[in-house]
Amino acid sequence: MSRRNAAALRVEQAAPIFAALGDQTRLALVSRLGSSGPLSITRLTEGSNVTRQAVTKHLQVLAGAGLVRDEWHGRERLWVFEAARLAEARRCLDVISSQWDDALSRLKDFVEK
Amino acid sequence: MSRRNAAALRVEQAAPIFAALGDQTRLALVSRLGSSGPLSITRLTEGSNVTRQAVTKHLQVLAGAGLVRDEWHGRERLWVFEAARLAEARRCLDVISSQWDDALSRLKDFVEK
DNA sequence: CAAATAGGCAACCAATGGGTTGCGTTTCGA
DNA sequence: TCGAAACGCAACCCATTGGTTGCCTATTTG
Repeated sequence: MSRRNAAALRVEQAAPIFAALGDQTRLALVSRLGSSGPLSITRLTEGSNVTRQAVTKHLQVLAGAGLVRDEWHGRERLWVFEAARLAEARRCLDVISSQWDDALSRLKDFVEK
Repeated sequence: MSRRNAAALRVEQAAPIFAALGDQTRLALVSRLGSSGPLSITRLTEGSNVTRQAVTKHLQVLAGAGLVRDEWHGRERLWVFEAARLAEARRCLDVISSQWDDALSRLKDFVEK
């Protein structure tokens, strides 16, 4: 397999992460969990203008993408932000950006010659 | 408005960008445009296992998110990667990450005292 | 122990999304 | 000039998604 295709494959792996982040409510949840630390569902529902059930569903989507993790404490279920997973998404964007920079410098070389 | 909510609002602005990136086919298109430079629809359709029309739709979604731009040259329509827009998404992830780092150090301080 | 709190499960609904096929329009080039 | 190439528009289809409501379970706590 060519180098390009290998890189492309790795990049495409990140699609589910972006899909999970690609909803305003979910992105807000992630941001909130990231800045406030672990929170329960009811706490997260306050300040969100949707039902608790909707929040639950969103959290499950985020968990499916590996962006959050849950921890039970008695009757409370705390949701914890997973920084490592977000870092993967960052790396993906970095790869695309640097590919672009390379393409630009190749073009520059080409024009100069 | 509190500082937290202001940051949260800015973060949520990025949701449409992530939504656009949150599809394997589209992410591949972005990556390809980023590494190979501007390409036409038919060129992009080759190597993608969907119809030209499907590719067109995906490109329109990407354009709607500001991640690509189109340029007509005769009967050909070239699609160009928009690095600036991707940079916004990167900044968004950086914000969340640094918020998390802050939260961790606050927790550390708290435990030490 | 009983009430209140935190949450799960399931059914249901309307809207969106990803994909296709069919056909029309513009532009290029032999 | 006329056929082929590149693309647009529109209709259609089915699966997914975001959201709700209703009801049930488990754990606190007064």
